Amino acid sequence: MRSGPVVTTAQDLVGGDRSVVVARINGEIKDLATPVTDTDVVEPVTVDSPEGLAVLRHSTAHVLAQAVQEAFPEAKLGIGPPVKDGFYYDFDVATPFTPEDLAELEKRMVRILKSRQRFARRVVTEEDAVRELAHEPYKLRLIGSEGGADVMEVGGAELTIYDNIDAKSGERCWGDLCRGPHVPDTGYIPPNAVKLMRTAAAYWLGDQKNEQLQRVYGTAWPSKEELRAYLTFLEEAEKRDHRKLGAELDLFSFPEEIGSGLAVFHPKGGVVRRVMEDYSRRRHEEAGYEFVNSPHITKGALFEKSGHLDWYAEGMYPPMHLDADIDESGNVRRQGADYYLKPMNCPMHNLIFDARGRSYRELPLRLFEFGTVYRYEKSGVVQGLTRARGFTQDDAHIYCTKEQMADELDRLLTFVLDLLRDYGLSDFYLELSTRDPEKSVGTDEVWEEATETLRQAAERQNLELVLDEGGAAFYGPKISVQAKDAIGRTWQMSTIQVDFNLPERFGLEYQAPDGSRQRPVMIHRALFGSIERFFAVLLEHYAGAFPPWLAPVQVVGIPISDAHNAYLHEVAARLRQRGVRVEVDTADERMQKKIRNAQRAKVPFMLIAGDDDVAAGAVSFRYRNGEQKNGVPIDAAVDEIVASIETREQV
RNA sequence: GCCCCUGUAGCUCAGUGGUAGAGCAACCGCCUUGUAAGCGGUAGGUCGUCAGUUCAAACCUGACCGGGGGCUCCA
Repeated sequence: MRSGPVVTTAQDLVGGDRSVVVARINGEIKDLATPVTDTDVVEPVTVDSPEGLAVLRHSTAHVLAQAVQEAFPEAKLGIGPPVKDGFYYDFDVATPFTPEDLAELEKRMVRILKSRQRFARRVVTEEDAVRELAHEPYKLRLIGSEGGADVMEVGGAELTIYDNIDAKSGERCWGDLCRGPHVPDTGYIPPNAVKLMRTAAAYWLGDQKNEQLQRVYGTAWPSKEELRAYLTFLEEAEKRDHRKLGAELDLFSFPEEIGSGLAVFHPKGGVVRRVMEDYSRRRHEEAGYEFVNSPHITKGALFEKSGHLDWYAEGMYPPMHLDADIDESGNVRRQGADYYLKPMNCPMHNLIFDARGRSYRELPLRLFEFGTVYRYEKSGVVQGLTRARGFTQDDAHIYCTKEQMADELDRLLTFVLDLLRDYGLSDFYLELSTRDPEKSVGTDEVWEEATETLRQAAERQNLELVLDEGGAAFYGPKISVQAKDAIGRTWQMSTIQVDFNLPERFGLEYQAPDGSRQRPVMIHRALFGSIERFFAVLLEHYAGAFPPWLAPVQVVGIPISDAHNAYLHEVAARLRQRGVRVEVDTADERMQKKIRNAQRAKVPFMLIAGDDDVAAGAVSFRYRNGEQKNGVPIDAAVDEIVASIETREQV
């Protein structure tokens, strides 16, 4: 950090190194060409920093737009901000871009990058901007402040246009309404670290009522190596895709005959799921939960009472109308009723709470259910197990007194995190969603208290806490647990949500020690969110190689020749007695092939037996990682496998 | 719901208007084997569905049904 002399630019002060792409001047990110005075505080911002990288990508988006307008002069510009891992730019074009177009655009971009065009900032008046951008209808709408001040192109008090100036001729090649800042020239963007990824449609300013534009997604990095690392990461993510692994490992499928977003679990997936559920059940029992069951379908009146039909109807399957009785002349003899598939379990649980009078002595009352719910997701958003139309929540509703709330939330959060850790996730952060004053029920005081209680519970976990200001649902604040998986992606897992609305709507009450009737506090919580989704997350986290306790097949016995089949069947019987899921591969194949098959099925333990092992009363291990351990006595082998399962270790 | 892409054997994929192909998997044999594919054979598809164009459609057109990528929303 330095202070500079008069009549100089940020570039002069801190721009010596080409990794410096912009400067932070008195705390604000500005172009390096910005003049500074000796009272300004000027700091370099390098391309390695999040801000610097965003600038690099934003500038790359401009280069894309320039290339598009070269190739398609009729294309109208939308907006082009940096986003996670890259950037996009939206265009209004008569025909959508093809993959060939992308290849062509990339070539043009490289040419622009290599020509080292200077990004030159120019302040314009609104009238000038309107005149200059007469042929860019969307930009005009931005100037007219449609979309608000947070749009990338316009900001602050003044309008600016960035001109791209050719390094040699000094002529203006292109320009775009933009608040900047930008890298000094296109030479700062390594041509071999830029790639156009895909095209997609997007509504102008994200609003379905607006025009649909063609979006081009691209990525840009400080170096070729970083681009390559990113592409490798994408490949890795693709290999782990649960839809692909689900088919390969024969875990589940989505039969077209059943319908979009509705999965069936095959025997192998069924085992994993059962083990996940069994363990969760046990832990819930130990933690004082009581198990309930409720039907999948209910009369509409229940969802009128809960309010779901008011604010959630379009997320629900349409009703079926039952029990109406109409005579020949069309007179209604009996009024029918609409039945809905349930999109949530909470109304049912409230009915259980309300089934009889409740005492303060029963609280906290923790009702738990693996409740299968159905949501009519729009056809464009259904995606594998992570976004299905039918799924099973590990859903609990906790009814407690206001006084118990703090303690309960604290325990709950600890319980949730401990359980997630048992499934092998270890890297978490928490997100606290607070009140949106525009749409919420309940008094300021209860919101304040509940939010503060949640915050304290969160802070006690010593995890990073991110604030999601105004992100809560209308009925109460919430904490969500975000988990990072093995390749660093974050998934929203558990949510803990305080609800001020439903106890009111259902008129829930308990009788207090003084004989008065009080309204309980209600806490919704799902730990896995949905079992199917959690299944998918674990599948991707482990890349299909589940730890032994979850693996569908834990051990495969592989005979050297079929003379050893009987011996391995005996070993398998011993394992099975200890509860191990074991198979013996007696197919008419060579053992090398059986090893390959077991390896591809990601079985944790292979037990191989030939003459030597039989003679010694032993087996030989081949582990999933390819290591081997020969001549292990049967008892020791069984103990080792059982111990590995019981400790829930990964191997 | 909207836009683009896509649908050929259980899986991965060839096949651009003239009688449907490969590898793996499956099934049947042969081989009897020490840590990721032994050899041979057999069977398997109304080319997502329905309509249309054509002498002729897996191939061209349309609608519908799946799937993928986005927009929006969420677990």
